[in-house]
Amino acid sequence: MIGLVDCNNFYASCERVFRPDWEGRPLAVLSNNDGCVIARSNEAKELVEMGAPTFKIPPAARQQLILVSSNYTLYGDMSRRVTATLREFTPDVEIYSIDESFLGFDGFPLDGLIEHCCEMRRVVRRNTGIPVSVGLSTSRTLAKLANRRAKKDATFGGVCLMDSDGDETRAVLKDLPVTDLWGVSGRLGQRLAQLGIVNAWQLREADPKRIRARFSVVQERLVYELRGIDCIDTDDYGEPKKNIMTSRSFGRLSSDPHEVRQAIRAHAARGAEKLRKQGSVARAIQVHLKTNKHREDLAQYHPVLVVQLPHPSNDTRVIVGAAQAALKRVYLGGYRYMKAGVMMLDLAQADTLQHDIFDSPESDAERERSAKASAVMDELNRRMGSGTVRLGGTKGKADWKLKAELLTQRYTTRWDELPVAHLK
DNA sequence: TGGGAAACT
DNA sequence: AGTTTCC
Repeated sequence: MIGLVDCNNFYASCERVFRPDWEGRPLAVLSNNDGCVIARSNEAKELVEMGAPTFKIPPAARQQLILVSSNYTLYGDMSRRVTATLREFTPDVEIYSIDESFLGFDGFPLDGLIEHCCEMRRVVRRNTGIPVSVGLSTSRTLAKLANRRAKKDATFGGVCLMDSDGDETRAVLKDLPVTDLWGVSGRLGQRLAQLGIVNAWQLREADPKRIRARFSVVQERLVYELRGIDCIDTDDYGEPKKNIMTSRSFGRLSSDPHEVRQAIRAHAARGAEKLRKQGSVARAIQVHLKTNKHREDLAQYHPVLVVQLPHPSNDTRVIVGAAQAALKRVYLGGYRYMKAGVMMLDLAQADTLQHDIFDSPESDAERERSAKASAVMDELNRRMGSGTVRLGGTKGKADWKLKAELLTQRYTTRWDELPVAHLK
């Protein structure tokens, strides 16, 4: 059996753990830059759409809503706590996202499994304050559907087991539009509809070979998954990323070349850090800038430039230098930039990399020096807080930083931001 | 008017 | 390189 544990309204729930006075009230969490709504408590769902731009929230709704900036330090730590509790209930925990984990229950007797998961749910709630729902079935896709039923229908008590066969499963699948399935959205849904496949049951009964021929191996797997056959390959969980992007909107529009350069240098430095963390080197990087496409009154410019690095590298100085050089080639004055980003491309594992056979001994020495310098920097930043050691021209607290005007405390990771209880 | 990653086309 | 999909 496979379980899918999904935290209910995760970000909103994290915010409420330390603000019991927000219990039962409509609460929405805003994106980076306070730009749009990215999470809602149940009470907020009738007041505001997911993804709604903050400035478009009607005043009437806004008055009732508690709005907060996203507090990723808090959510990341709460997520870690939830996962730690899940591990007490099965050793096989596969983190799928910040608020979802797949659990393997191989070897667990089917008999007490639901009760086991109910207990898990209670303990997660007790340990972390976060409510979760559990879906159980024999494939990830069905576990996900079971989870959704557990969420929707309170009579399940938060845990729903869906058989891979039987009348009930059949009824559920018949009732489910294909576009509600994991991995099927608008476009694919339209193409499936052309074959007369509009609900999940029809897809389950389709000929996998035919589906593979018309679509791809991913959709073929989906057919098997709907039949309860586990066939999503999870070997690539925990594998190093194949590319790494760091990008961010400016808090406002910027036409200051120094500011743009600072941002690009900081993103590049962050990218190099991420490379080292997963033991990769990049063979190329990409730099991009964007103006605000919503502002039709302003001139638009969206340059993208890929540059090959002379040697694969994860050295902050090399990456930052290359990014800045790339920026220099595409930057044009006179535009008001909205966003800047740097991507690490064509990644390879640092330790298995075939060194350039024309490399001289000096460059070997240089490579070692560079690795040492980076390691010291990473260690200092890990121990003393990120941003303690930076390359010049990558200001940490810069003007181009995000807007987050409604930030809550980092209750669980900062001594000076601990929650305080007032006793009467 | 989010940010990040992957796979497909 | 752009699009689609996920969270």
